[in-house]
Amino acid sequence: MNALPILEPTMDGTCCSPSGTPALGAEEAKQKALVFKALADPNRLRLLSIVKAGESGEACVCDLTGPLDLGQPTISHHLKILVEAGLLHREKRGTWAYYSLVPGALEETAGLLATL
Amino acid sequence: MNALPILEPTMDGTCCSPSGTPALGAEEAKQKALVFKALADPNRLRLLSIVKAGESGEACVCDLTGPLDLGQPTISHHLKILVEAGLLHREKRGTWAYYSLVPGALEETAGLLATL
DNA sequence: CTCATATATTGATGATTATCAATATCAGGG
DNA sequence: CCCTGATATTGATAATCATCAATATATGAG
Repeated sequence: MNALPILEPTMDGTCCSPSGTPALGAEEAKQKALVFKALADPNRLRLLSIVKAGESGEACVCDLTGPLDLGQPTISHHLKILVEAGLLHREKRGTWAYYSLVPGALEETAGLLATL
Repeated sequence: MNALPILEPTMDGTCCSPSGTPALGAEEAKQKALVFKALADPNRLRLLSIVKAGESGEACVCDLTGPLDLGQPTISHHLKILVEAGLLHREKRGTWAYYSLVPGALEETAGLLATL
C-alpha cells in the first residue's frame, strides 16, 4: 500500500551491479520494468512533462485535469502510479496536493538503459 | 504490419521540438510511450540485456529461449515488439534469425527522458 | 521431393490496466 | 457544526497484454 523504493539501491544482494554486468537477472529486470511501466502511458508522460514545464516546478491536480482529457479520479490514479514509481513527489498543502519531479529521478531512469 | 519508425524524426509537423519545450502534445506523448511500452516488461528487458551482453553483439532466438523461462513463440513475440519499437535489429541468416541492438537506440531513448 | 530444424503466426485464455461514475476523505470558511 | 471545494478511493467495465498450444513458413540436408 506504500510507495516502493524502486529507484533506491537494488537491495537484491549484489550492490551496484559490478560494472561488467553480464546479463539482467529476473528479479532485477522486474524492478527496472516497474519504472518503465509507469512511463509506458501517453497520459502519464504528459503529466510528467507538464509538471516539469511548470514555472514553480510543481503542479496541483487541478492544473492537470484541464490539459489532459481525463476525469479527476483518473488523473489522481496516474499521479499515484508516478509517485509509486519514484518519479514524482507529492506534497499536500491545505486542500491542494502539489506534485513535483523527484530530483534526479529521470536521469537515474535514463541510466537504467545504459546499464542494461 | 511493418515496423514503425518510432525513433526517427518526429515528423508531426514541428521538427526537433524547439529546445524550450513547453509541454508534451498528445500525439508526441503517444509516440514516446510506444518505446517505453516496449521496455515495460521484465522479459523484454532481459532479452535486450542478453543481446547486449553477447560477445558478438547479436543473438539468435535459440540463445534466448534458454535463459528466460518462456516458450519459443513468446520469445518471438517479445522480439517482434522490440524490433517494432526500433530497439532491436533483425537479420535472417540461413535458418537463424539474429537480433542485435540498433546502434544508439538506447541512448536515444534515454534522451527522450531528458526532453520530456 | 521429403525430412528435420528454426522461427513466425494464429487463436484462445487469463491477467493486467485505463477509464469512469459514485462515493469517501479532508481542509477551510461561515 | 454544516457547507463547499479539492483530492483520493472503490467498484465496475472495456481494452490491452502476456502466455501457450497448435500450426504455418522457410531453409538447408539428403
